[in-house]
Amino acid sequence: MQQLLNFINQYTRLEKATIYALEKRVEFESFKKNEMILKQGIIANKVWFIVKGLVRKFYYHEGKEVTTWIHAENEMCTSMHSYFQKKPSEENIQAIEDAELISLSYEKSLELNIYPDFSTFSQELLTKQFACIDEFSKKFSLMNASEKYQALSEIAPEIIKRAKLGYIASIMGISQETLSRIRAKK
Amino acid sequence: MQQLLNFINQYTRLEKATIYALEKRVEFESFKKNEMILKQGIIANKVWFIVKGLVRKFYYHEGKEVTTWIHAENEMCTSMHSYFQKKPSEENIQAIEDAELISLSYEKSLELNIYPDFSTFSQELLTKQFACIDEFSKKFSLMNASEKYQALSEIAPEIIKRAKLGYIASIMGISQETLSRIRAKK
DNA sequence: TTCATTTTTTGACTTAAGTCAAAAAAACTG
DNA sequence: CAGTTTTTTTGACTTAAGTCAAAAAATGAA
Repeated sequence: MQQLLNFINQYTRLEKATIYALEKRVEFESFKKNEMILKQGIIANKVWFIVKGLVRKFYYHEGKEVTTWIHAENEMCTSMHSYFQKKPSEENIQAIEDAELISLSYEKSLELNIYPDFSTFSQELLTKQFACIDEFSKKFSLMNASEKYQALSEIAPEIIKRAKLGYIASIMGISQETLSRIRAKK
Repeated sequence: MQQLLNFINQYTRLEKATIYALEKRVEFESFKKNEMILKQGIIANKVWFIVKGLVRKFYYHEGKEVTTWIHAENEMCTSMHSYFQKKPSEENIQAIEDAELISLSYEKSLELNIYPDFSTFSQELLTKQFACIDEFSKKFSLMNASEKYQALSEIAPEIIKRAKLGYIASIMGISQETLSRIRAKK
């Protein structure tokens, strides 16, 4: 729980009362390696915070898995479009290491919005995530394969260290053979 | 003004009082072809709604212009990261046809947030835009050049019809020679 | 309506990255 | 561990798209 509070503190310092209200509403969940956290077609009604483990987001395109991102400790994760628009998720979320998560449901998050500090946090988190994804995908699309690898190593070293080659290559939008060759050099 | 209200109505039906409050706060702006609406380095303190004209967003990468998107009538446009995070914009916004815009400043938009219907609209617009950009850039990155052209023709026919080749190619992330060849076939 | 500038097209050649296939290495499992 | 399965590496070949350069077409201005 302290980990989650530290995370929120990066955005907004929460009042004692807000922290108490939050603690009453979150849930603790565990998943084994390869277990699914969210399956496509299901509406994501929670946001997960990762206490421990690695969590992969992916979808299917022409029968093949496309990994969009991998989250590690102290990051939040959900299927954004599903969570906010209440539509069935197109993304799957899967634990790729044994994982411990803290979840907060959409309904409980609405309840918490009566606390202005929590509401500020939510808004800031959303716009920040937005800005990151937007910026990242724009930069990424102008890079060649080795530049992407370099950039990803800097932005998300945990992914590079802990996720398997195929997943990393998929995030980068290149074949795993190409990634293997990039690693072989230098 | 009616155009803007119609646009908002797609998200939330506004109360009379809210409409009145909004009308008091917006401004009307005109730009000639090639005039800059927002220059990089400046903090975007407004959101623009396009009544008439074409508006291009671009930034510089290694000395060259990279066009990220082109907006046509009845669309909203700003530099998101600059507007929400109050940071100098990395993007430029330029009229590429004579343009008539309606703008709403950040401050006035905050004032309007006391109207719950307006606040709902803002939130929905933000999450919708987010979802669109995210979805679009993911799909796009898996397509080859002709598929991208096909997709863009469907998503944004106005861009294809009215913007020049180089801008379109830049949005697609391909060279303009390649786009010219795609158009030559079929 | 002519001249200059900008934009688009076309051709020849190059290259980064993909594909397919097989070998090698690593990770599980009973 | 010994054997099986999964993951990664390596090699040979292909291909989509880039680059450079020049010609053609379109646009704009005096």
